[in-house]
Amino acid sequence: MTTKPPTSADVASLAGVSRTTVSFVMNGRQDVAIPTSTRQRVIDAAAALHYTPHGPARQLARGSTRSLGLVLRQSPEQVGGDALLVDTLRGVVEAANDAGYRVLVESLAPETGRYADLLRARHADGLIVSGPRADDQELRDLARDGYPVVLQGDLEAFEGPSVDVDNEAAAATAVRHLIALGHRRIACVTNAPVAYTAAAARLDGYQRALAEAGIPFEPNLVAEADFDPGSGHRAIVAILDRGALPDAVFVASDVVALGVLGGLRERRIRVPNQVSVVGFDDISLAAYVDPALTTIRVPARELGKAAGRALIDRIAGRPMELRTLLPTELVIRESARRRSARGRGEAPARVATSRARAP
Amino acid sequence: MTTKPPTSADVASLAGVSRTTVSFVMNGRQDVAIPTSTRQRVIDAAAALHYTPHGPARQLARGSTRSLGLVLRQSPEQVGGDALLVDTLRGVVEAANDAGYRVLVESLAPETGRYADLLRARHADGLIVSGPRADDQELRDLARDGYPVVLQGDLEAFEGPSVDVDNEAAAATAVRHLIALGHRRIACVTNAPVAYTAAAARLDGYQRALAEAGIPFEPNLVAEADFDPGSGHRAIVAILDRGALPDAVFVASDVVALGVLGGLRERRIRVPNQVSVVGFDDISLAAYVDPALTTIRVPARELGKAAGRALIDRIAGRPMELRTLLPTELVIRESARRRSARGRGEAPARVATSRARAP
DNA sequence: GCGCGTTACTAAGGCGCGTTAGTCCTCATT
DNA sequence: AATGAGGACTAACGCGCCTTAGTAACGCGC
Repeated sequence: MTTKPPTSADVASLAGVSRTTVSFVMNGRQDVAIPTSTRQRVIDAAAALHYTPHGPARQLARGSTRSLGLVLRQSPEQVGGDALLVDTLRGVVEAANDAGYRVLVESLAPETGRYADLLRARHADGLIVSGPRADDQELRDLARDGYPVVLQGDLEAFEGPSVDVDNEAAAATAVRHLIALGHRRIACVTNAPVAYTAAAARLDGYQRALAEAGIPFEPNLVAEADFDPGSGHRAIVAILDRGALPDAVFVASDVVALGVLGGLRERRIRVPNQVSVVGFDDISLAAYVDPALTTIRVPARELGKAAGRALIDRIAGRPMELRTLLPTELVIRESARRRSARGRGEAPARVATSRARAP
Repeated sequence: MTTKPPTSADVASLAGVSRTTVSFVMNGRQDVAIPTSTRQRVIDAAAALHYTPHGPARQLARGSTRSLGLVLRQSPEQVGGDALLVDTLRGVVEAANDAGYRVLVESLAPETGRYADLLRARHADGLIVSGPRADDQELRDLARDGYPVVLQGDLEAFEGPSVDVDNEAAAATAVRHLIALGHRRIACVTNAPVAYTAAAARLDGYQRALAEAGIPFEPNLVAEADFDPGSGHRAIVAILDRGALPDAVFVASDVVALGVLGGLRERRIRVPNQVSVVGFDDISLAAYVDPALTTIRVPARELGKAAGRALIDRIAGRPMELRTLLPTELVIRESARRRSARGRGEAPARVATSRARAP
């Protein structure tokens, strides 16, 4: 730092070769013959000088950056996204590193929206965009213009590869589980406004499962939440205040589900004795809350890895899946339970009694 | 993408000026006089061509990248770090964007350890390192070599600016709160192995608060956890199995505290009725678990922002604080309560009995 | 002795931009 | 009319690397 960093010319002169040779050695090119002795001289010289090639210079020269951009569209309030975001990020980094790429995270602030510049300024060779909104036109344009963009999530009319879980199917699985437990009046709290594609898909899954079971869809059993527990709290309270007591709730996000649990607790409604709850995401804390959340496991890290790999394939021009759907899994814990045969009226009383002994 | 992206030369010829002028306009240089008409011609030409300057080329030319590297040392298991990590990241991005920098996130995989290359290859102008281990020598070397490195956390013999909360003082505050509530047998579950400086500091704070109150330190009331709830579960179980029933537990991490709560629940120990619990971090879910966690709020986002700003000042050679300590705050919720007048005798007996039935 | 293929390199141009050191104009001042 | 004194530019070099097109030397067969 005190002195100027060495350049390949310094290495060249120390090793007694040309810069070209140094470049060949540094990049391990197989198509040029370099005797072991020369190669070693270069390597030694580089080591002696602590030479590290100048990144931007090579990016300029070779025309590619060997780095992936990861765009996180979530707003600060979207704790739900955040819960899995770190795992996804890790997956992307893993895939990137495996292929000699690095990862550039852009714009956690949502409104800047100028993530396209990452590509246009060629800071990154390609982009992974996570959690887009249905109204994201810029993204569609980028993909249509032929830029390498991989979507993590779903977006209508998006012409490019994408990686996701099958939100609708997973939601249907969750709701079918509740139905199999004997529940009929099943409420739904979304994870986010339905402008978000994932939220819409999960709501669709909920409706499909109901329809399959011949249960009529009741709009007043549905409420929209907005990523955080507080919104889940408000949503369940709203449902309850409509006078519609469900015997189960499907919450399309674990984080939101925590707010739902809190709301139910306030209303002295016991989970799972009176009302069963199924979440979505399987965040790491889901197993540790009380009651432990029955939920849908979303393989966040694998999603990130798949997205990273897809993007790298896309950049390299290799053939690739246009749409990758990773499997989810129903994780059964304690928050959903078989509906008692006695019907909805009794169980609550019983439970309240048994709890009453505590202090 | 289909055609080659335009260069400043294209803009220049379209606007009928030289590349130099284009450069002046694009960089908004105040020290050269450019009439509005010319400036506008250049801007229009750039817009017409969708011109975006080539990032690596400018980085090469100007010798700086205008980007900050953020190194996350946490291993995948360190969910605790993750809980605030996203906030920290957001803070760093905020500070960076304000100053026209971007953020490059590196190496979530901990063992690669070669994050120094970010600097040596000049992909970033400076580095923020979060959550270092006490044995991180590479980091000390980087700082000593004069590279701009800001620490988020604490590290002995680190010669450079750092940003942190006063872990020891915060922990002491938490424990004093418990003491003020009448508790004397206060256990401590660390957030991580004490090789991590933050863990050691929090443990010190715990001991200091005890000492101040004249409460003897009992080693068998202390157990180490390891970032995740599972380790908290094991830790509290270990403490209980030593036969040492505390009337309060200070857990140096909210995430770990969830495991502690789970362990207590299994042993039929009621929180806060029988045992009070205070956490640390104030993760977003702390308010929504049952019982809502009394905890120490760590201003993660502000930490990130402060670190980002410190680094940018450091890069610019501006004077700056060598060590910034941000204030924490005790957030009182429901998990800690005044010790019941009935004394310690009763509850423990109950508990011991219920436990005896286990095997 | 000539061509021919290898092996082991190197000279030099180019990637796209920033910047220094001018140049060529006015236009006001002496 | 000569003299600056800006104003409005531009030519050209340099950043550090990759890469294409070459060259020189050396066998090797004929």
